[in-house]
Amino acid sequence: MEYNFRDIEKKWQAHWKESGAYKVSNESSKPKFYVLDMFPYPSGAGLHVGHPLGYIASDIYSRFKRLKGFNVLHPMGYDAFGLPAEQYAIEHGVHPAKSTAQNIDNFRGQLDNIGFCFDWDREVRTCEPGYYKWTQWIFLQLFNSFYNRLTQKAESLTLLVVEFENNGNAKHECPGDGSIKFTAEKWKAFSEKEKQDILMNYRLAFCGYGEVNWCEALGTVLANDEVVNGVSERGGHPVVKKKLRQWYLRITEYADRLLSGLDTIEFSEAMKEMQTNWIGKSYGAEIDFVIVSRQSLDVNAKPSTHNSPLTVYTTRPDTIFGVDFMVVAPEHELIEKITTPDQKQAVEEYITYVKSRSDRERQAEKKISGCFTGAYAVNPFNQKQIPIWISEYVLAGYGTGAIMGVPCGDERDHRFAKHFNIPISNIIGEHYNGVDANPTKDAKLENSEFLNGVVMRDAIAIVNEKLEEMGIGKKKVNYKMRDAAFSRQRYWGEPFPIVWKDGIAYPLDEKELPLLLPEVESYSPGPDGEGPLANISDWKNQYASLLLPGEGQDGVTGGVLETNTMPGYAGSSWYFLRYMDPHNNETFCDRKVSDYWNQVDLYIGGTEHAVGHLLYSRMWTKALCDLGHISFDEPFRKLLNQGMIQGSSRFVYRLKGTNKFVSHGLLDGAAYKIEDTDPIRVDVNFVDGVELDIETFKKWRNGEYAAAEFILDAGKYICGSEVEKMSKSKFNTVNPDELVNKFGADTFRMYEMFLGPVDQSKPWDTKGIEGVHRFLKKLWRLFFDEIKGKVWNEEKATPEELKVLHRCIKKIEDDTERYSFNTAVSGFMICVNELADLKCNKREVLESLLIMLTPYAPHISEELWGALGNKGSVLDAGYPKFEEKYVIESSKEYPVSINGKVRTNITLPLDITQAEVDPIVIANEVVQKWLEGKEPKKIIFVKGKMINVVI
RNA sequence: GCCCUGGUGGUGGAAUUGGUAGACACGCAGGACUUAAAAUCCUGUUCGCCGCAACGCGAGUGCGGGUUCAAUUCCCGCCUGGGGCACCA
Repeated sequence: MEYNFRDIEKKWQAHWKESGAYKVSNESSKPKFYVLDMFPYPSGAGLHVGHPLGYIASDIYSRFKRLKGFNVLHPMGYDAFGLPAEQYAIEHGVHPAKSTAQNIDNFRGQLDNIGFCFDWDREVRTCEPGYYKWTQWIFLQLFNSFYNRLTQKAESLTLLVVEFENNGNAKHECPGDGSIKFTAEKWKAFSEKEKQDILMNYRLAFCGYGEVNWCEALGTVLANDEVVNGVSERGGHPVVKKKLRQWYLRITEYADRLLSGLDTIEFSEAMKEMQTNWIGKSYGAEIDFVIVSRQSLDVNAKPSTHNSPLTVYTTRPDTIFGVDFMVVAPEHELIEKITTPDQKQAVEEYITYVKSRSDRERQAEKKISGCFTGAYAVNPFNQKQIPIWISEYVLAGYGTGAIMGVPCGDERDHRFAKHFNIPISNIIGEHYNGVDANPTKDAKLENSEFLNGVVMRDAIAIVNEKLEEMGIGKKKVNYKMRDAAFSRQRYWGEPFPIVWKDGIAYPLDEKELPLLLPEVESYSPGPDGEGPLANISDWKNQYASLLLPGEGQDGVTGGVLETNTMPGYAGSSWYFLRYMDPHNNETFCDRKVSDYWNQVDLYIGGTEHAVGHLLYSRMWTKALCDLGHISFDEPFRKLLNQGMIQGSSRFVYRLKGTNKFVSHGLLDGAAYKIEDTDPIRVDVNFVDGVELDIETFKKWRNGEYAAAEFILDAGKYICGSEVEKMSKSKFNTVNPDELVNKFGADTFRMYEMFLGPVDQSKPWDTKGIEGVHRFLKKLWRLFFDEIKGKVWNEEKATPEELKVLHRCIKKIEDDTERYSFNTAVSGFMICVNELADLKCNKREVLESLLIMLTPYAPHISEELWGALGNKGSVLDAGYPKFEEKYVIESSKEYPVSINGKVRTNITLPLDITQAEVDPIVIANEVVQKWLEGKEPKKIIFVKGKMINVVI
């Protein structure tokens, strides 16, 4: 009887499906445990071997917890709205709903092959009306709420309106525009439109204006991904930034709670650091500078003083006397007013240049660029005139969009000053060497008038106080994080349940949800940068006769639907809640059910979501909690980041202008140079290691290379290789289906784990999979012999065998618990190797081994479990209990080092003391040899570890 | 540019992070079984030196310094691969 994995896996997968083995109930006497994967976007390319890495890890952990007696929720679904499906539709005319459904079917088939224990009855798809109804509903909750800074939580907007009617907004500073101030009387006097405009500045989901990548030729807004080197990926048309009306989520109001919440959850320190840096809380000051500039071409004309000051944000007000220039963002609204006539043209040209550049390009640019406006800011303390420049490295979205340049203390400012020959003032004496800026806070200030001699750190408060006295500055907490853009001018996303009438956004009534996405004829954009929905007048006017709520009126009609759609992260911000109660039509998730399942106990996914999805879903959870819909305000108790499986691409090298391919090893410059060749990627699936299968290559791509000639190295063609992202276009993807078919799901699962630590990125290499497959065959032979058949027996286990078993129990349990799945697989191998060496085929030992193996290789475990005569499923067999008594040793072989280098070993009893050790060590022959008759300076004895003799 | 992260034999990795560097696999080499192959089993395998071998010696965890009885692990400075940077998901 041999290990026939194909039949075994098919049989048990069908059986588990039929018996509902993975169905999870919302009611159980067992403790709950919620294991979640980041759900996939169902792309047309299907799964490659990188996708299942996290799913296998979570599957193992779920099964492990189940064996340990938990009621485990382990669901799966699809993040199904998004740009790629829409692009596919534009190119092929296939409706996104259709291509998405096909892709999902394909994914599902691939996932099923691997034998996951998902409860598929709970599947969610974010693009289905039954799901996005509740995405829209949650949007309305955010729309109808504001963040009460006094109570530090989201509250209903109706409470705010009552407050305005009684007290105006004195207690509630307007987060959208701090300059909005009004009394109760004024509030009551406002028109409906004025009131609504003010309320929009408070809403957690609000409408405003923001910059997008605008492609005039395509008449559409482009995602960053669709812009390559400043032009559109499709067609290569120019792309500029343009302001459009956009929806936003006021995530900045949650900045502090998103920071403090990190203390309550188990994310890696790196992840917490990334989120902290993204939020970017800083303490500084805003300082107003008077601006003077000459508004005439006549060089002798008197400069005029401007009404509006230049407001800069700085974290270092202490360096105020070191300011040698100001830099404002090219988008800054003052530029137009302050630029002098002689600088006008240069400034305009520079702004045009910047318009074509993305924020990223602007920050990454090594070349320093900028333009002088001709205007000056006046230092309030010594009246020094400071030139005002514009430069792309200052972004409009952060702080006030203007900074003060202190070259001696800031590296970027320093480079800027050097580049434009701006004289550098030194305010830190010997701490500045004239070559590099020094960002210290510990130097004593010089050339700083009333601050001379004061340590910079202490000067900050002094300057702030003075500025406040003078009424030209105030302390300010700033965040790098901006409010989250929440609308897309696209088709394939959730429609907003919002009706516009006379510039007022009216929310649809809940009973109108879901607001269905209509069928469209074409996916091309609507007019003026609107999305495709703007072209469907029937759809957008469907509520034209609906009575909209109007203050003190009978209501208004004639509203037009919002034609933007929501972004991809809308549906993924709350999906973990829907899994709990996926079929509920009354609410997004029954409160009793969410109280039971509560937080996700283990969330597994890649770091690429560090600052997107993981911040948004944290915010949504906090808002839902504040509004009383759920009882917890952090969604994920523990996050495990899986590493990325990279592709290892293979290259062949064709001599330029020929059809000759040179083996990689020969490109050392002796006969051939790599520069004389065109490197061409070849499909990794016909390269064995680095050796090319020439015959297959010749047949590849319909015989494109059929006539190729090869210059071989020792009879072989050796390919070059490079590690990069796994992608179809790079011919480096490996499909799990083929591996599962060849080796079985159990082998595949264990091999993915064996590859290395789950949280580490690594290139895929199929080569080692044989070793894991051999291991499973070896395990099988502990039960069945090809010739003899059954070999397992009922004999009693020896102490030695029990030692092997219990060492394994401890190892597997510890390793699984700490997500060290690769070492656990090695632990299984060691155990099976040892049992084989001991010729142990005893049921008593093997049975426990099978239970431990179940999370990793469920099919073979279930099969052998049955073969041992067990009635029930191994899925619910109790986890074996580790017993210390079987593994206790009485002595240990200590390594003995001389000056830190191991020279010999001595076996000593475990309970020995240092005093007893010393003479034994000194008496040792090898130690004697190294001592050469001298006394050791010191003998270090670390109990249970090692001995070191210092000579 | 900014933020995060990794670098250990021919290869993936181990050492649960101050305490025997290279577990477990892959690959490779040699051998057993076989008419043969597959499968399986056994032996060896960090590098260098001496040697028939055992033993022994030296070097060694990206590079250069440092702390320590002891450093893959801690500190400082470099080099380099990967991920993210706000409309891919």
